[in-house]
Amino acid sequence: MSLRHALLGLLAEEPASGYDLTRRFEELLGRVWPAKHPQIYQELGRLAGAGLIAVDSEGPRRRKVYRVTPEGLAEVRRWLADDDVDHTVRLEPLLRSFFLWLLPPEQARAHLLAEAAFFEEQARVLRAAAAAKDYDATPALQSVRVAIESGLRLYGALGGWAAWAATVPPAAKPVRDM
Amino acid sequence: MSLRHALLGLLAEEPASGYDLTRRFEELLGRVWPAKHPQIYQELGRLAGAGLIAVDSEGPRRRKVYRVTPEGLAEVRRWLADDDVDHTVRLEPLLRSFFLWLLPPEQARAHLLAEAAFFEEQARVLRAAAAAKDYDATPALQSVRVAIESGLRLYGALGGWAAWAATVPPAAKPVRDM
DNA sequence: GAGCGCATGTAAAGGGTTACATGATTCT
DNA sequence: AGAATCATGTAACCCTTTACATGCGCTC
Repeated sequence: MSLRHALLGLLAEEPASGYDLTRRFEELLGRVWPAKHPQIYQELGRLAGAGLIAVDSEGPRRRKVYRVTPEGLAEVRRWLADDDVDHTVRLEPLLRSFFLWLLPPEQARAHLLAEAAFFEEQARVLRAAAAAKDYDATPALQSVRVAIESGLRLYGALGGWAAWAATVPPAAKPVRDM
Repeated sequence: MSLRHALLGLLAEEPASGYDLTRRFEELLGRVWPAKHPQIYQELGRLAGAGLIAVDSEGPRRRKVYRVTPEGLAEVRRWLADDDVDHTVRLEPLLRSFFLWLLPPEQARAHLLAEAAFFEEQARVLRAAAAAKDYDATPALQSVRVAIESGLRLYGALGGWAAWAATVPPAAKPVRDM
C-alpha cells in the first residue's frame, strides 16, 4: 500500500503525468521504493477511480497530467500520521551476510570489500547531491534533504560495517570442502 | 529468488523441517527478509523437485526433515559469490520521510521522535543479542554475529538520523492548510 | 523520411501475504 | 476431555517485474 501513497505524495507537490512520476521514482525514490511504469499507470488508474486524484489536463501523445484531490491529500496525511509503520529493512546484502561462512574466507572477504566499496560510493554520490543545491527553498525540498541525510548515514554505516566485516578473522573450524 | 537461497543456506547448517525453517525466519532473518509458512512450504517443494534438497527423515505429524544436497550447496555458494547483488534498501520509514512536509511541523516531529525511539530500541535488542553468547563456536554462528553487527550499526544510524531530523526547523514557507 | 525519445498501455508470470482448513500430539 | 501447540498444506488475492505492443512528435 506504499506505492499508492507515494504517488499521492508526489502529486501533492505538483501535478504530473505517469511518465513524469516514473522518472521521479527512478531518480528520487528508487533506492528505497522501486516502481516501474506498468505498476504506476495501473495504480494511477485505481487512484483516479477512487477519486483521490483527477486528470488535470491532457497533452500531446495521450499525455494525461494528474493532480491530487482534497480527498487524496487527506489520505496521504492520514497515512503519514498513522503509526503502524512497517519497519522491515529488506536488504539482500544483509541476508547474504548470514551465509558467508559457506564461502572460502578469501572469497567472503573479497565480497565484503566489494560491498564496502559500493556503499562508500553511494555515500559519496549522496554527499554530492546534498551539496548541489539549496534545499531550504520549499518544504518539499527540505524533506528531500532530510531523506538524503538518511541515505548518507545508512550507506556510511553499511560501508563501515562491510569494511569491518572483511577484517574479521575466519572462525576456528574451517568450512569443509564439498 | 532470495528466499530459495536463504532456505538452502539455513539447511546447509543443519537439516530442518518447514516448521523449523519458518521459526528461524521469524527469529533470525525476519528483519531483513520476512517469509511466512505458505511460501516456505511451497519453495521447499520446488527445491526438492529440482534436486537441491532432499527429505532426510520423516517424523511424527507428517513432519518432513529436509537436508541440502551437494547440488544445493553448490547453488548457494554460486549465489553468494555472484556479484550482481540487489542493493535496494526497501524501507518504508524512509519513503515516508520524503513526504513529511505534508504534515504540520509538530506532527512530523512527533513521528520522527517515535521512529527514533523504535530504532534505538532495536539497537538495544541487538546489542543484548550480541552479548548473549559465544559466537566463535562455529563458522555459521560467526556469520550470525557479523550480521547482527550490521543491524546494530544500521539501527544506530537510523536512530541518530530520526533524532536529528526531528530537530530540523520547519522551512520558511509553511504548509498551506487544506 | 528515418530515427529517437516521449508516452501510454496490456498480458503474463513470479513473489509474497492472508485466510482457510485439517489432523496429530502433548499437556493439564 | 479439552486446550494448546505442532505441523502441513491449499486457495485467493495483492504487489511487482518483465515482455510485448503501439503510436505520436521532434530533430536531423
